[in-house]
Amino acid sequence: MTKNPDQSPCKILIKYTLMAIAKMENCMEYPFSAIEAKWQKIWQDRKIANAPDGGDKPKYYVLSMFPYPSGVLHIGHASNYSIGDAITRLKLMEGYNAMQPMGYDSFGMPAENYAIMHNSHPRITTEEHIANMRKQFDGMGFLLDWEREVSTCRPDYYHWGQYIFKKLYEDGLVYRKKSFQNWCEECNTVLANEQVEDGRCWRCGSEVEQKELEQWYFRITDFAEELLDFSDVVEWPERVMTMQKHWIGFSEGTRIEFPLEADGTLIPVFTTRPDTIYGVTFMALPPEHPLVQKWLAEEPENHALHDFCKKVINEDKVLRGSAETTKEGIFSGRYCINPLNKHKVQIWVTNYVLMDYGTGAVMAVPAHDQRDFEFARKYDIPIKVVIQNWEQNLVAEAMQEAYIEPGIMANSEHFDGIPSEDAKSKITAWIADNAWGEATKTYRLRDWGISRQRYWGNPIPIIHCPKCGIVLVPDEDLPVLLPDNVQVGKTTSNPLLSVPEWLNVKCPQCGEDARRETDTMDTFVDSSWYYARYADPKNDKLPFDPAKAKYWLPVDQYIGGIEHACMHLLYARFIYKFMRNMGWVEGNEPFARLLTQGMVLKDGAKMSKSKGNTVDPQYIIDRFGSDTLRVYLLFASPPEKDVEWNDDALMGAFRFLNRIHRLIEGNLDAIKQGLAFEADVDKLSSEMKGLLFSSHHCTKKWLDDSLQRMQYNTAIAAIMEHLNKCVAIKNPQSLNEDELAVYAEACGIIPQLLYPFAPHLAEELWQMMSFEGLLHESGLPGYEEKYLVQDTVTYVIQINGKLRGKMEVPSDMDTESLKAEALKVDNVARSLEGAEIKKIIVVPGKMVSIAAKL
RNA sequence: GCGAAAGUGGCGGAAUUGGCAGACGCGCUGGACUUAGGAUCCAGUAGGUUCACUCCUGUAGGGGUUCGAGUCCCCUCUUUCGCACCA
Repeated sequence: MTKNPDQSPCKILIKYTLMAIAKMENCMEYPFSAIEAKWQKIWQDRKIANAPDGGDKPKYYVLSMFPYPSGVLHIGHASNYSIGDAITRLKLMEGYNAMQPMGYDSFGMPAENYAIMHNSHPRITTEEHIANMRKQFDGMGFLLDWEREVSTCRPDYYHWGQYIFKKLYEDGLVYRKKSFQNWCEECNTVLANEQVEDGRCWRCGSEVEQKELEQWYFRITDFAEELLDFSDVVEWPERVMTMQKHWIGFSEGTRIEFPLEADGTLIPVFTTRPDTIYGVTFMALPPEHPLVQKWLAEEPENHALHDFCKKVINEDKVLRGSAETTKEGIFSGRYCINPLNKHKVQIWVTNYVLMDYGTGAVMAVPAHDQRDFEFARKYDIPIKVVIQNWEQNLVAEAMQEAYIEPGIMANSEHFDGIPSEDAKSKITAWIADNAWGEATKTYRLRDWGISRQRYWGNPIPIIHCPKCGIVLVPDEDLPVLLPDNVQVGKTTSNPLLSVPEWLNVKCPQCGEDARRETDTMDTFVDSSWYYARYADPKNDKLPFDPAKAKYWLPVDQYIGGIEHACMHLLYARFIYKFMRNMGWVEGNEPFARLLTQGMVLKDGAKMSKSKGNTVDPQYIIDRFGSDTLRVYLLFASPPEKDVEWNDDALMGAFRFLNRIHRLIEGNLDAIKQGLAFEADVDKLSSEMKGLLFSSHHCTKKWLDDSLQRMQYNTAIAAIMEHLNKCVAIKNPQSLNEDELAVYAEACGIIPQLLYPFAPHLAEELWQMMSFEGLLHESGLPGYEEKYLVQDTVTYVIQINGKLRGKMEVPSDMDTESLKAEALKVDNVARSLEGAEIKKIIVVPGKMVSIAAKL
């Protein structure tokens, strides 16, 4: 074993002692710890984060998606909430009654699993985690209205989730259905379609199976059409709206019923291609189809059919949904009748038809649908061309692939010869006239399965009575409290079944023995209305007072990750529309503006414990201060982009704040003196005129970048530029009164500009310069147009688009003089020797462009 | 496969309406002060060419519109994201 001599304890001790002395001598770091603690206390004492429910000021509701209380703040939180805090402080300065609440998405499997692992109870571990996170939030100095805190696992919150469930139920928007479900064995619960990613569980990543279960559903599909309409959002990223539109997947077509040959039972199908209906050569059903299930029951001896259905349902879990999977099927031995031409149609059970889209049955037209074509070729099912291409040369036997383009109708009785595009509506009308079907709409969106077979969630307020059936728990018995003494851990059944004293109740209607529903709600139910609870978080009569909701809602600025585009954000919009129908809220959308912030990456990947690439924000706060962390995160890139973590760039942010502190503390006398004077602009040197211009120019850019564009990186860059100009004035103590006034103004605006991004230091400097009050009530910094007009302007001169010279001219010079002056510039004149000038274009304030034949 | 977004120095990024490409920061190079340095200050930093002035090239690649294109149009490539048998 070798020893590095530089690592000997003695050397290290000497090294660090020397460094410590050096630090004390040079005072190189501003005292961020003391400053941050000081201002956090003042903000709390003055309650500036606590927004009243009303008043003269217009309201502004800033909301960042609430976190799962993991117990520690990670960089992602710091980044996300720094954006929200910057917006909140900007809006306060702007004069709004700005409100920024915070809470915890505290139900759910991670909490349950964590408790199991630590041999504790989720209620205990969750509350511990919340206390710890609260401390860390305060350590960041965020202006959070803690009087509005909510935590979804507390009875005073989930009470109202149960209440909302009941109202949904009474409104016919809740139902129970037995069906095949996405089942995660690892999590021991079902998953909504949105929660399955590439056939895997969105949380734990294990393979999702299909399991037949009876489940509770919310009828989100009733709102499908309305959810496609985004006309009432003020500003959402196009990307999110597109993702939701695709997810909802609107499709217009025709519903047609094919009677079974045997007994006339009608099989409804949905098609977007009614023009191909005369080309139907078989019917394709999935094994889950009720008719198929019925035939299976009727024919226990039909082993081929049984085996096939079993195989498709059980074995093809992941692959079945994928387009690459080979199409397979088995002839059912039955036929149905095409109602239009009365032809007999074979019925096949296949693996490529989805039970839960459309009607769960497909009229197969192999000539004009690629999937049907492949299937027909494989099983020698006839192919019949009913739409001819423009060359009229399609022959079924010679086709290599389906012809899916429009064309001319053929083999379609009295529709022959017309363009297929026109035939769509004509055939649909013909179908409707004969009562075989009708025009209809279908959505890809499925109803929202909200049942979870887990303990740590909101109990569904339902009692199952042998006599009365499904009975809602009466309002006065709400909330159905989640019992504490539950056997958690790997159970094969629902954990709540293990608590008999909770499970067994009397039926509220007939008083007989009955049992509680043991499923709990998907945690997305909890988060689909929390933004409204913040408006009235302590209400014990209602989810919230509609009057308060009307004051605060919609959320003016919502901030969160893109990963919630098709889950949380869709569910929240759905529940909001329901609450609107109930008269609890106004308007159609819960979130007026949405900002999807990027992730903080390290080594190109999302930070995670398992990858071991995390950065602990607490360490950064302790060592450099939360102001540094905020400035770093906001400066690194525009808020919606991912940021790659960079230690060196963090130091840059720290240096920036130190430079500011040094500038103001070191020149405090000059600044204070200067604040008493007013500058006579005409007497200023060009250097000081430049500084005056910088103050106003920077403020203008800052206002535009931070308020209009929400580009905090460039707003901070503007402050840096201005700081460089201030620092360049080397001897402020020797300035005259006019110059001192300009200098003091230049330094004096910095705290306000800094406030949204580094609020602690900003307050400290503001106070240091003896300005009154706190910065959130200082108003927005202003600028004056007259100082943005400079005496001279630099014009660029181009010849045929190439830069050939520059000239400094009075800013009021007229166009003709500009042209003349430009031609006199040395390099321009030289370049134009012997050339023929064709045109001179003047762009006012910027450039003279000469088009010439050289 | 379909759909969307993006591609700019060594790096993060800027250029808001077609008008000086590379602001600002990081890193790097040189210098000052130094026992030391995650300190401070000064100078430089797209590539090529030149002693220098100049000039040439340059925003994934190719074409186009324009006095002028990172920005607008067409084609190609790459990356990221979303959807993926949706009848």
